[in-house]
Amino acid sequence: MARPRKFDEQQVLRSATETFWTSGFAATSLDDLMRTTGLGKGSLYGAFGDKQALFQRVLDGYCADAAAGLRERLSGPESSSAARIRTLFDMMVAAASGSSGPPRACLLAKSTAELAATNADVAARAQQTFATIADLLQAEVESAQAAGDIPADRNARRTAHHLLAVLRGMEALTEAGMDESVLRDAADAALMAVGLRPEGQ
Amino acid sequence: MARPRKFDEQQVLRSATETFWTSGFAATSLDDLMRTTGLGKGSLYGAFGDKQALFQRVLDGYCADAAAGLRERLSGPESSSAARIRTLFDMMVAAASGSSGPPRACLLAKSTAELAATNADVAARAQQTFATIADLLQAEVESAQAAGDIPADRNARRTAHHLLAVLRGMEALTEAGMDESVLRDAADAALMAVGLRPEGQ
DNA sequence: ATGGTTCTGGACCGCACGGTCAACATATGC
DNA sequence: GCATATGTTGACCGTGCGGTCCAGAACCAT
Repeated sequence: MARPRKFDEQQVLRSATETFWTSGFAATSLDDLMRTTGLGKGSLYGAFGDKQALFQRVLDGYCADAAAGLRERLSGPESSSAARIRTLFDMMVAAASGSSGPPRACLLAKSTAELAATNADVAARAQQTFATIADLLQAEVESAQAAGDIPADRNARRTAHHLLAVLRGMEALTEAGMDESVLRDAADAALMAVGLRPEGQ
Repeated sequence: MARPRKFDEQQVLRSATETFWTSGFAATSLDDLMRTTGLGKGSLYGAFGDKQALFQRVLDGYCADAAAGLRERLSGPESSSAARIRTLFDMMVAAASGSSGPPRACLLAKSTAELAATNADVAARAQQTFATIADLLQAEVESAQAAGDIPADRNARRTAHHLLAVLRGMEALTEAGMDESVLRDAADAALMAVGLRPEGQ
């Protein structure tokens, strides 16, 4: 009944994510988005609305993916909860010195810093995502406690919030390009402090 | 021998700090800066150079002040090291729900998120500031260990990096407007995990 | 008072911004 | 194959951007 779209919406969103992720919201121009997505202004506006709306779509998608990825990683069937928690922190450390040049921090962290104070939608998405992460961590802590890898007398919720803070802090330190050893220390100390039994299960 | 300046440089820098702090670098226009500082473009450029240079001045000043404030607070003569560490975390929690509306996060955190990946000067300043904070924390941890408030077998440096990560993480959660209880949990769990003896000394 | 020197204010510049729109292309339903 | 409906393209718009510049103001030394 009408002309169909020539582009794949998911593909375009992925490109836009990349662009916003690299430059931030304010520093990304419509021309940048046109260049990276390959779409004209008209198509961009017709499909997603203005820059702000497109960004929100991008951020929502990123948060959904991030939460899903974490859920998959943490709630996965393989290995023990303790090992999965440890692996999560290891990955965070590895991200600090991954590949080359200045490491690119989490889009959510950058967006929250840039926009949460002035944009209620961004703030709400950030809160919801952090809350989800906290829930996942709490479940994993409880699982580790059941397995005897974390002392049973610890408050699981409080511990989860502690781990969440350390993770977000590591992210912030990564943004600044801090030495990997600092991240390593923070991760090791956090896991030890939580009472996680050292090494192989 | 020549016309003196009509404005107080420190006062202008304070105004500019306020403006960049509220809006971020990219979202602050020269007109904004002219409005908040009261200076004309000519004066602004004559005294500080372009927007980028002014921002660097502002950030450097902010970091110096922050480090000095922390040094004063942490190395102060009053009370015990343990109490001073605890107070530091309490203040971080209090900042989350201070006054009204969305809390304004640390300028360094916002700047790092926005610019560190693309601006080496900002990244360097962030690294240096975080390293300074880590040093201060380490000294305080050692002092607390000497006083018997933190177990002597803990690695002071690793513990300091852990506390640094928690502090920066709390900052990130504050940016998002997370509930104070989350911050409270993170702070309590961190201090407990560090082995800091509970409450009054 | 005068000359030398710096500071100030704002007019001005070229540019790129976010956003709109109308002419045209391309699909479907009949 | 024509009517209809949507997608696409890029020219176009007004605005505000960061930055320059210069005419005049203000001060000091003499």
